[in-house]
Amino acid sequence: MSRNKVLNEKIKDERREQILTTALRLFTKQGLAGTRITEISAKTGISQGLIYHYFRSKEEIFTTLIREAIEKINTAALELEKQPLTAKEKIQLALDGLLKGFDKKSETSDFYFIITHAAISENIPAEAKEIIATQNEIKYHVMARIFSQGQKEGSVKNHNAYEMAALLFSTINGLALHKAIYGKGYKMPNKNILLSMFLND
Amino acid sequence: MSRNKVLNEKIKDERREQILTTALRLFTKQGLAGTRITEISAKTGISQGLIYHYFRSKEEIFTTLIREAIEKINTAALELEKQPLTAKEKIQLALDGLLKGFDKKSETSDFYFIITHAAISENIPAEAKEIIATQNEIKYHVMARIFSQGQKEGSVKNHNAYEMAALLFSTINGLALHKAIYGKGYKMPNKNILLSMFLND
DNA sequence: GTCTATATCCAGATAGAC
DNA sequence: GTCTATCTGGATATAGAC
Repeated sequence: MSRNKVLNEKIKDERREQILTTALRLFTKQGLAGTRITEISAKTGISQGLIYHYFRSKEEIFTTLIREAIEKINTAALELEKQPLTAKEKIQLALDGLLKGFDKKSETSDFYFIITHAAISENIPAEAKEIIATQNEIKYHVMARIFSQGQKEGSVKNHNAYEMAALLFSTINGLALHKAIYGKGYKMPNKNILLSMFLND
Repeated sequence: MSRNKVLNEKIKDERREQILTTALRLFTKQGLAGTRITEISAKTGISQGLIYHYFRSKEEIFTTLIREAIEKINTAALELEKQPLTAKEKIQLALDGLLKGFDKKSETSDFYFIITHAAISENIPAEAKEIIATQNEIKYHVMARIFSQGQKEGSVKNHNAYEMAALLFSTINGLALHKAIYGKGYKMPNKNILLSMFLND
């Protein structure tokens, strides 16, 4: 590849990323239907026409983000699972990571939101629906396995493991929403309070 | 008022209610921007033109619902507070009521959702924003007072009362979302698991 | 009070020049 | 690769007949 081609590729990738990052923030705040392609154009400084050079439609941007978000979260969960740690340690790490991630309003929270948004909404592209239907529960299964491990080790309470996983992610999700709404003023709770739902003392 | 007038008033009220109920369900599933006035018309069987006889705009329907929802929830919280019960009993009642309410997918859950939706969204009518900003935190204050009472009584853990209230509603909200997404298959957890975050044992 | 028909507007997507 | 100008469709809201 010539010098110029390499450079062009780089610009292309950057533009693409710019569009995705901006769209992510807008989608989480306004939803798919509530976000105008004009806004993405304005906030990125990329002309409306050019956006269609990178993505076929608004829906495609959305679907791309859903795919990325789910993949990112699942990968993190699977990474955690295979650490050589006790279940108790893994659970603490998970909660800590999630709470911290939300507290500093990183992209992590937006990734969580857009998934939640897509999961409740009826008006999202079929492809995004499909991804959610098949991939979103992976993290629940991973977490359930960790809880099972913990029950064998004696550190985790004896409720149904999958239900505990669902409870964990639901709680985190609820807190993340709260944080998003009430913003900087609100500090995520200490992980120990949440841990009392899951661990024997 | 003549006989016919009374009857007309009744029909008018019913139509109004019909529009609101239908709109509520649609808004929670699709958001404000994602819901078409045509859909409300189709699902109620009320012609599009007639809807504008009852409400000035889609936004007005939305704002009306927000007002109703917040009022309903705040009233319930204040009612609970003034019962002659121990704090522990009040907390149990609150959790039980909320979990049960969500489990049978009553309007209660939709009321919660539309508030959450409005609270995160940037694209909602100014009036709705205003209501949320001033009225939505009332339930947090009420619940915080109940937690304080419980701390005096010795039943509640010694964390910041307001933060516990926020945690309680966030958790409930997260679970309600989860329920809405995974539907009938999912049963809300037993209240005792959640109680372990708040009560001394 | 209720419907049908219509005006108006605006957003998504495309075409074509540079 | 990038922009501006434009087409097209669909949604909100209104007008006017019954």
